Amino acid sequence: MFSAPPEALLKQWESEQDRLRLQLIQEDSEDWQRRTHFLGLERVAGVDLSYIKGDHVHACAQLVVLSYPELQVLYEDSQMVTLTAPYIAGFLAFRETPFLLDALKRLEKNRPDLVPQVVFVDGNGLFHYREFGLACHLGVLSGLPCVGVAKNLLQVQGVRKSEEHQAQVAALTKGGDSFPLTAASGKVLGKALRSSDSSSKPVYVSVGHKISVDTAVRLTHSCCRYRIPEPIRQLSGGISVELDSNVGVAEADRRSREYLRSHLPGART
DNA sequence: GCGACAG
DNA sequence: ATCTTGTCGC
Repeated sequence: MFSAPPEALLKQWESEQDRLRLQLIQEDSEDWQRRTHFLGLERVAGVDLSYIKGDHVHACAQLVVLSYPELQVLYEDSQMVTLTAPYIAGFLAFRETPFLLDALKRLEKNRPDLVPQVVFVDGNGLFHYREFGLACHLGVLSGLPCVGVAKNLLQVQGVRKSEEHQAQVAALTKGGDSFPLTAASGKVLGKALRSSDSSSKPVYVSVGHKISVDTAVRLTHSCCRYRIPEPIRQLSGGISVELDSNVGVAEADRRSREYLRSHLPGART
């Protein structure tokens, strides 16, 4: 298990997000993004970490690359990993990014011809407490265009599940319909998208990196056969790996302490 | 006590 | 995230 991170570490994480945000590109930067039918787009990827029921120590980092627009699987990678950070709302990237980057590096090394032109991330991008969610974090560190797709509405920066919001959701009548998620500041942090005709519950799309909100929404819709975009849905299979429960608590505890120590010079654990 | 809480 | 079966509707 992980103990609650010291306040100092959260502050450090916040400044890390502030620092990386300076490199964020919230506009379309690729030619295919501006073309009709995204002509020139041939490979889209999805990444995710799936967790195991009673195991708070291990997870499976997955990466899948699909052809576009066919959405056929071209590449799959699953790797069991040992977690180093706990889940803290607003800091998901510090838990998942290292392993997702590793997966992208393996792809680059083994199949450079299959490196994706855009990556769908299971989580938010700009739609975040400090406008720098997992999709932004992975985007900046990888340099790849990224789109954040969350299954649940995060109530941040004035965005609420109000009557008004419920009404807007009800007004999404067909696949592709969307409405903006606007912060108190007036900035559009993302959009709620009805991803297919047959799913009434929207998904929440936001800019990760090197793509505009509108393009992210159009692209997401074009990758949806069901509610969840295929690149992410393809990862759902989960893991069929059984682990010895003996690798255990002691080792996990050691690792987490080591992690906190290395990130907090001088701190006692 | 109650509601929030990406994964 | 994950634990889990059935059930209602097209």
